[in-house]
Amino acid sequence: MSDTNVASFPAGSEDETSDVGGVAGKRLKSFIDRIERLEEEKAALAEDIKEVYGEAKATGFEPKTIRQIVKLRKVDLEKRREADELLELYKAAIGME
Amino acid sequence: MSDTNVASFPAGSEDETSDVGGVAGKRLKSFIDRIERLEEEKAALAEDIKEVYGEAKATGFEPKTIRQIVKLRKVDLEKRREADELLELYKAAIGME
Amino acid sequence: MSDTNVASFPAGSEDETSDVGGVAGKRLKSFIDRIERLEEEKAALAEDIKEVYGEAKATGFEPKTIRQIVKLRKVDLEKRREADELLELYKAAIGME
Amino acid sequence: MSDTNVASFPAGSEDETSDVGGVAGKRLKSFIDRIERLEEEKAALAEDIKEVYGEAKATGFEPKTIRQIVKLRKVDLEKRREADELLELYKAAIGME
DNA sequence: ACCGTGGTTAGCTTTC
DNA sequence: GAAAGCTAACCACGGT
Repeated sequence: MSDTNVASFPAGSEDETSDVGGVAGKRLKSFIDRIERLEEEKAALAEDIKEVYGEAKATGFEPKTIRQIVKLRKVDLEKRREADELLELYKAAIGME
Repeated sequence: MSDTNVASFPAGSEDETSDVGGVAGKRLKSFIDRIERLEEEKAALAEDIKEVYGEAKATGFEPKTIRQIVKLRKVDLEKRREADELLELYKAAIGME
Repeated sequence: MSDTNVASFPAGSEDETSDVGGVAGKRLKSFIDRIERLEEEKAALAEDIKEVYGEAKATGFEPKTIRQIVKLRKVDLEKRREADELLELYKAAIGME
Repeated sequence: MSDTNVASFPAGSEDETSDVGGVAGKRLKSFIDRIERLEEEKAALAEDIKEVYGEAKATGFEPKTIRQIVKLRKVDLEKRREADELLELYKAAIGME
């Protein structure tokens, strides 16, 4: 492997953040690792979702319709949340809690 | 005058895109003019909206509350729209329409 | 307790605020109406702008490029305006005008 | 009922689809449930990621910078994967493996 | 006066 | 290849 290390700036071998950024470098690497791990999981879920749509389609359900339903239900949820927030605002306005 | 004219390409008088990009240049300029005109109007409206919030506040209404109401009503509208779209989808599915 | 339902979201029919929030409710409704009206117009303009970009693209101009130009010209405009303001300041300082 | 509750089935109790769509309705609901569940998890991960960026920022690292690094490493990863795939292709072409 | 937050916009990906 | 949905950067507002 030659040129694929573009972004691991230490330029040297792996795990070599210490000589460049010292402790800070290690913390940074830790953050990046955590983020990459989480994004991997997130991508896997996106993949799963796609598969479910695929299954549904194979069973005869239009993905488009399902998406619309999911979307509508989401808007529903959101509406409820917004209404709650408004209520809190009103309560605050009249001094309740 | 140093670098303030970075983007005013014609550099000289108006309508001087012809010698550089020819007809294409003129069309491009036309597009840009239209966009700039529209964005101006849009900015003016944003300003107006801000003023209304200001007035409301001066009258004793919390901008925050008003924003929340406006938002909630918007979600409401959206919900209705999504429901309509779903209905269309259903109708199409059963061959109506 | 007098105005807890101030906003009783018009979801239903018109003029629903009168019996609940009284005059205050009417004023609030008026503010909301004005805001919604303005936001509608603003959204319409945003739509128009999008369309212009679409046209431009269909004609062979990259939207991305046009956006950059528009942005450049905007900061340019601002620079010029600020320079003018500065000039006015100077003139005022030395008693001109 | 003037409102647009066409699709908010679950609003009430479970299993409400049976009398309408029969078995098909149940399968549809199952698909929707699975999708919503997965999307929830996905949203939770997005939240987690945001938090990590927040932590990083609190530690003095610019989120923007970290994002750039993460992006760079991602395309890097892709490059490596594609190179591997190409290698496999070559090996297959010459009869290895 | 600054920070944090929420809204807006642009660029990318995916879908049709 | 056009259109839409998703995501990330930007900006402006409100709060402290």
